[in-house]
Amino acid sequence: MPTDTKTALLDSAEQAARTLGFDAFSYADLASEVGIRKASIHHHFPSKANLSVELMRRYLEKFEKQRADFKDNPKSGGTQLTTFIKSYRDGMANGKRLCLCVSFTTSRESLPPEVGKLIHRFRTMMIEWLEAAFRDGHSDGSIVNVTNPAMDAAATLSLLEGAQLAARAEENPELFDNAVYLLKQRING
Amino acid sequence: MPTDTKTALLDSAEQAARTLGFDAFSYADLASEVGIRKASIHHHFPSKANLSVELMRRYLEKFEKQRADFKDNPKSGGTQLTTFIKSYRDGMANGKRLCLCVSFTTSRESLPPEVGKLIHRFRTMMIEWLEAAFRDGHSDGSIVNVTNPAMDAAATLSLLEGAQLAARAEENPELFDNAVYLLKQRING
DNA sequence: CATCCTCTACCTATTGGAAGGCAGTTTTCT
DNA sequence: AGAAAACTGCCTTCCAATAGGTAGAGGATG
Repeated sequence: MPTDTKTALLDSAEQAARTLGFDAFSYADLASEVGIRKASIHHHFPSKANLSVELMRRYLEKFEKQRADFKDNPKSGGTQLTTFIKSYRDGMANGKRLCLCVSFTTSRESLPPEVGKLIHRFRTMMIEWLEAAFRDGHSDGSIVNVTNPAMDAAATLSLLEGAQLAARAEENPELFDNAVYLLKQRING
Repeated sequence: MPTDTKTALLDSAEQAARTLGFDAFSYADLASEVGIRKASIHHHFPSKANLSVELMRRYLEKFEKQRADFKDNPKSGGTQLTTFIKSYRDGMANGKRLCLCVSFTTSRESLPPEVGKLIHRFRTMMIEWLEAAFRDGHSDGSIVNVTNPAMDAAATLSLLEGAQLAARAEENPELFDNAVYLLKQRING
């Protein structure tokens, strides 16, 4: 059995939103890529606003699951941070894509308020995750120079999102690596 | 004499691009805000692609001028960095706007290649500026913990752009301040 | 006069979306 | 079991609104 149509639509829409931006793809684009007629999309997603919500919800839940796995299977703070950085590095696909949260943040005004709430949940969770990593890294010695885990978490999330932007700006993934170089230096091992 | 129409159009378009995104405003929006007919805009900017180029060029030149002023009137590294941070903090207008460069980066695929080149010049200049600030700050003692000015510059540009995104994501300027808190701590005085 | 600026009028393509039909599958009722 | 009803997933057709853009006329001003 092939991928069901709804999932194929979500995949295609997520890809489009992260590479072109939410305002730059249309139902017609999705239709031609998935291989169904434009109007049929409305069966799965009554409106584009609705699609944006389901897109963000699925994205959030994917990361919430990863977060839960990490809680079940504890690692050192440094390992947590390394994994986190790698997740953003992989997510940008060599400078072609952005985190959906970043893309939706710039298109904020075109999206329904519910997306804003999901973005808030996403960011809150990521900050909490990072703060825990810095706290753990401080106590287990796997991250150096930690004086304020909460502020380190805020800075790191912004740094990673900005690093994706830098790489995308010139389609050069090395710029991501440059931006996170000093952060990685703080991790032992 | 009131503002000339072309400047009014650029101002309005820049505002729209930075708050809504390039794909989310139309010539009709600009026309109604500036008070002329939609078709009249084409006299000043034959196409929207053309408008995007002139927008980015003007933006770049504004910062190039500021950069030149700083070179003429040298300050300590810490003061340079403080001014730089404040420029991004002011530029986001309490979380409503983004740097034009950030906004255009997410809409990259909708823009002509010339904008990409201007973005490259913009980023190159900003990185060079920051690198000089960190180098100066290291030698005059106004910035602590400097080991690699080039990497500090790359990290700082990403951090500032990401901090604008964070603030915009939840329309809360405090999130910008959190993200840059530890960076500011490194500045003496 | 010529240049600049704005206008009206119009154009084509595309946008997201509504309405309703129609096979195939389930569920429900007798 | 077999008919009837309901649901799924996709279709075709249609639509009003809007997108960016063109052509050409007319009124200023130097």
